[in-house]
Amino acid sequence: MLSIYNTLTRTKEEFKPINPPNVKMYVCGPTVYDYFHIGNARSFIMADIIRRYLEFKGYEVKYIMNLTDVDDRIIKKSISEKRDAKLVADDYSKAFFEDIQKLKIKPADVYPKATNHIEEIIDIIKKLEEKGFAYNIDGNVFYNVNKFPEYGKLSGKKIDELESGARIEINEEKKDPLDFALWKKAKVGEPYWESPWGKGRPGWHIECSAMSCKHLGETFDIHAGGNDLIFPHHENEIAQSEAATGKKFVNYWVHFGFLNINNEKMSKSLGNFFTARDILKIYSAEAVRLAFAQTHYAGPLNFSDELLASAEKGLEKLKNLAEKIEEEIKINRVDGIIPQLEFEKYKTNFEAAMDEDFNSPQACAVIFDFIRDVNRAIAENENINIKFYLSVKEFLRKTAEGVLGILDFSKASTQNDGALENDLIELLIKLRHDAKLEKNYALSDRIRNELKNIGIELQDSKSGTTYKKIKIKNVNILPPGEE
RNA sequence: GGCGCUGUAGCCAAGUGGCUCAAGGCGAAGGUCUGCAAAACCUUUAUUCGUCGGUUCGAAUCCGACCGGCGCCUCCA
Repeated sequence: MLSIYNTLTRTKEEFKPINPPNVKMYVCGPTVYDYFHIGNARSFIMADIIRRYLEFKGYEVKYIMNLTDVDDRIIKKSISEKRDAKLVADDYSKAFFEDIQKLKIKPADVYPKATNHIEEIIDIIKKLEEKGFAYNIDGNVFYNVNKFPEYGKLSGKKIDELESGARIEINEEKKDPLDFALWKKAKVGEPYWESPWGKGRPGWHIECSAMSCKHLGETFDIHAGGNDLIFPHHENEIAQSEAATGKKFVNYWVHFGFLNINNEKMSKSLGNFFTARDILKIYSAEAVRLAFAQTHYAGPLNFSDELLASAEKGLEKLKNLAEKIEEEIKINRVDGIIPQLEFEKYKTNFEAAMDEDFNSPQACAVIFDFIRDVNRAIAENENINIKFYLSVKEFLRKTAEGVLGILDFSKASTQNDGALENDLIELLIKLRHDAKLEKNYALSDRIRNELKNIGIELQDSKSGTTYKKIKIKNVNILPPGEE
């Protein structure tokens, strides 16, 4: 039984989809005004793991991630870069797709863009206006929060307390300082669309109401996003959608904890800002994913070189085993023994962990336990039947590869990519072998060391010598932490 | 001020009443294997869970107080 912590109720609840086995899930995507940063990456990756796990459980997931492609920040960027806002959005949209692919994030079923849904947005605003939830002041349309009695139910805020806070910007035009824009009147030079209220563009929150409704319906199962979106963004989405449809908007709200650098929020002004793109120049996507999966999605995560380096090391174990499995499957030994391993137990434990509000750290622990036990069986037995390796592969395919995305079996076989390179390395291995027979260890060690220097690591075993590619670098991206 | 998250070994991090008087990863120490390595395996590495009280047969886990870190309350994931 899967349970999920629901921000709306502040409790862990049993997950009951509206229409099983279908699950409808919406995740707030990027505003495409820049490369996304490693904090965004955490949200995207954890949402991806949740989606993959739902699929592992047999659900048919319809997964939607929006792109906000019209917004103040995009306009600002277009002014500073002196080019059309649409070009800015297109460029960074393209970069977004490149980056999520590198991060091994499964594509959404649809990536709706705000600018392709202007009609739907206008329709909702019209409906809100008709129902008395919205008012137009000179081409700016605002949502009147006082008309929605449940306003604040997601974030636990109360309208009067918010109003007493000093941090709310007072806009003379609004009836209430908390009212937010549904439609913004276009200023000179800004992108605009025609609407019943004149030329303008949608407010930020309304696009998610419009696009989720179009692609998932008026009520859907899961809505996820970063912690900071709880208020005001998701609160406002609820107010808009539920006022317009009269129905419950979302059953389960999932929010991701923040990623900090040196225990501080990442921000450009603090100079501790890293794009996912930059991180991926140094660390593998799998290491990033493992590092994130080893912390529960809802808690804070302190990002550091040490964290990623340690994940990269942990990943080695997994990759080494995967390579071993692929070799053995090629050898295809149909006799030999089949070590007894309780595969069902690991699967049960993995599922039990993930069922408990997507406890991926626990799930990782199950996988590492599994790796250790498999390696032990391999160390204790010779001549193992291929059936054993096939079972091991099956488990890792479903869990490490399928759910966590920290393994790629299609890359686990290094021996056969590039025939020439392979042949040359095999030749050197033979020469080294001959040197060893002559006890010319100076030469054999030199061959091994020099190969290692160019990124090829040799490993001797009873059955012969194998090699694998290793990374040579050791670069720090983060400034050293203060002591 | 309001709402929320958080304090577990050298570092990261699960566990939220008894099977766990504490998973897993990294690091460290010793060992097996090896010509030496590497990989892999084995052993060791928190009598203790921010502090102090309380509830209970029993608490890291519940309650209270205190100390500390962080976030949101501003179109930041």
